[in-house]
Amino acid sequence: MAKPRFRRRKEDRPQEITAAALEAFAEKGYSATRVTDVAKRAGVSKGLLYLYFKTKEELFKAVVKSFVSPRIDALKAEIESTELTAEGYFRGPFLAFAKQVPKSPARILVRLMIAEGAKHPDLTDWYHRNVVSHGLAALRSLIERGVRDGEFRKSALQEFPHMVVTPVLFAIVWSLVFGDRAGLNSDRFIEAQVDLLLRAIQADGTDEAGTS
Amino acid sequence: MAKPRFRRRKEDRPQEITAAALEAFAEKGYSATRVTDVAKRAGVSKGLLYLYFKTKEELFKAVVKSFVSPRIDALKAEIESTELTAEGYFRGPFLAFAKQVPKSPARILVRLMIAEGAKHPDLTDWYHRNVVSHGLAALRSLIERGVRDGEFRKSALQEFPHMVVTPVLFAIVWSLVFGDRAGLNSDRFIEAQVDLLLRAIQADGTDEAGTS
DNA sequence: ATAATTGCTGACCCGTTGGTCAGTAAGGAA
DNA sequence: TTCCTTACTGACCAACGGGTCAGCAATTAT
Repeated sequence: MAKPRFRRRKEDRPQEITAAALEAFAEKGYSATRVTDVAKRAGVSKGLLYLYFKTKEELFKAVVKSFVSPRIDALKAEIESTELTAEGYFRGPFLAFAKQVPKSPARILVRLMIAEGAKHPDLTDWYHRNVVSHGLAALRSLIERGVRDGEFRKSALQEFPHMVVTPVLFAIVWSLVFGDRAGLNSDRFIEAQVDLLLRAIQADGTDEAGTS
Repeated sequence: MAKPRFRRRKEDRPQEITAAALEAFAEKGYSATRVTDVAKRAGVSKGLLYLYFKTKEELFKAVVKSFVSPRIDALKAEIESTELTAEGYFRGPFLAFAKQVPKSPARILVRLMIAEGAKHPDLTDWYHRNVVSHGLAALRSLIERGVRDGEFRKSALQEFPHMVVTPVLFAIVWSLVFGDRAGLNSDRFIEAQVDLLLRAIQADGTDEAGTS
């Protein structure tokens, strides 16, 4: 009664494989990871992998798609339904979310997108349409609400909500490149920049901010 | 009288090769670039390349080093010798410099560092010591001067001069990933963020900004 | 001219890797 | 128990790419 050499689990395989691939890509980057390696991590033969994904490139795309969509949708829904003031939301839930991104697996995707994205235009298109633009739109609507409610004055932040995300990207890149050899306290850093930006657009002054 | 098959130009070769390598790496990334390809671009045989650089990895390091050092030293010297007020320098020369970075070859280095940096700790160490920390120190001293002169109030910017560079990195990454398919006006974006940050720390208010 | 030096070439080597496929065995049906 | 379907395996292949090296030819010394 030898234990079976494998189990048939059609349902779970794709997820197992993309998860393994995410790990592998994260460690070595796309070109440098071997398909065999991904298969090994997933506890599966190379042949099976090619049964579910036609090429290595397909696998890459599947990895990106499967790990991104859920997160952004959650944030978007939350912003639209919150009872907090705009500033309250920025200083509370948004900051909490933003601080945690550089420590999450999401940072790995950033590296992959930067390193390999240019070679996969259809993938980055999808990414922009389904992730980035949704996220930015949510932030923008939050800022607009703040302006309507008299919390914020008019400012360039309405056109460039990106600014509020900018320190998150910076923290991710910093840790990708320098690891923890050159410590940057990403929590305090992100908080500090968001704080300064909010101060700059607070409606207690008189003139408009940054609409030059 | 056939023209000679090649010319002996020991002096120029290394530069020619690193230049060609920069191009190639920029287009394909490190792993995906073939040494043969670099040699071909440089108008040189593969064998010669290996005469000047022991391995592909050595070549990579040489590329990074040769293209970075000059730039940062120039900026540093300029900041230390300028006659402008701190704010004047930020809004003038600094902004001009910052705007032009995302369009320059420097952006390519950013991609290389993000994509491959983690695999070359000695290289990123060198990069941090000789480039990043110099740049940040220069910015910090400029901000401190602004505080001493009463232009700026005390703020988190003293601890995190990074914030002022953040939109530059963002613009670079954006263009690397999305090209010009999702247009971000990097000039206006960078200017807007620097403007908001400067407003936030202007000394016309009463309390300290962002030292929470 | 001739020889000595050395920058340079490119064919070759061999380990690696994306991708294939004939065969094996798990699990369900009858 | 037997048969059938199909999830799964892993040996194999052809191409590729980093790295080598024996020899060639541009330049310099004599």
